Amino acid sequence: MGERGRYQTRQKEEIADFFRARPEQCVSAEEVHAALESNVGMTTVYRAVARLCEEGFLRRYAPQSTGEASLYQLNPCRESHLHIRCLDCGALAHLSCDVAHGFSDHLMHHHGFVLDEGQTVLYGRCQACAARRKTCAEEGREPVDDTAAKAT
Amino acid sequence: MGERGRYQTRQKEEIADFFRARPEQCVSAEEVHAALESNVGMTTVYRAVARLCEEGFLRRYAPQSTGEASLYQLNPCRESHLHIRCLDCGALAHLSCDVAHGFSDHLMHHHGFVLDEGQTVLYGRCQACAARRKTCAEEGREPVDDTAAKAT
DNA sequence: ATAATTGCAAACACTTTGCACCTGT
DNA sequence: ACAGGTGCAAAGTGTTTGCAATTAT
Repeated sequence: MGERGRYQTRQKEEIADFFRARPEQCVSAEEVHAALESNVGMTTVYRAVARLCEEGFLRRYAPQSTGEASLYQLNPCRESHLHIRCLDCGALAHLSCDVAHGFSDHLMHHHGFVLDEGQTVLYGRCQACAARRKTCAEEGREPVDDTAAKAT
Repeated sequence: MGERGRYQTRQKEEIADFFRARPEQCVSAEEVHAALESNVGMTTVYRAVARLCEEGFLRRYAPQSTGEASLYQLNPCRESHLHIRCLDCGALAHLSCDVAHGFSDHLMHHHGFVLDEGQTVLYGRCQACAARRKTCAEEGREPVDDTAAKAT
């Protein structure tokens, strides 16, 4: 990450490498901290991921409920397009289709909002999980919430 | 709110009324607390809104960034709709238009994803902030970040 | 040399919980 | 009477900040 006015340090490199080694995976600051055997302070982890997000190297997923931690993931791709994530299994799909772009245009022209695709993640259920939920509902039981929701 | 096994109290009524008086508006627990002149404890507010959400009377928006509070809104009708939030000023706009619904349908039919509008918040810049950013960029200065983030 | 970075401890903002006391039924 | 509700104070999250010491350039 050779930015001007920025020093390259062991900590930063280790954190960046950690994410590079796990593309697609979402991890919390705490997990990053725990994974780095060489002791890197939590503060540094937080500052590092914050910067890496600004630089577009990482992507951040805000916590869904209170008490949860934000999750960080290697930014899947440089070019900006929307992503949709499955709330059950964590699957991430890329939406670089005309309709998505058209939707973005619509937001700008009819709602006066310039959509920031890099900061936006749509949430929903993928086909498989949606089907599973439906089945569960029909059988009158609660859908299993395997909060294993990591990434793909 | 006549639920079995539940007592009707002044506090609960006042809180429910507060939201009924402001359909469409998103407010934090703190704002509810502050608005009720008769002193209702924060704890009670939190417990009340949590229950009202469970009952489907309110809708809750998880905080987008850390340190921010969850926002609660009267659940207008059962149908949900997308929201887009300004990353600069925090303005929140409701998108219950045909195009948004069409986009949701598209996601389902062409991408196999069932969009959960209640869990999704789009991020971008409102007209004013986008314009301000543009101006700032032209003048070569950094856009002022007035984190005044409230809601609509 | 000097500007950036680190990391501890303390501060923070929001939310939840323990618990003794009140209140609706 | 008693289940349910209230609210204070204290605890608990995850995250940020002050600041002196350290490190990269």
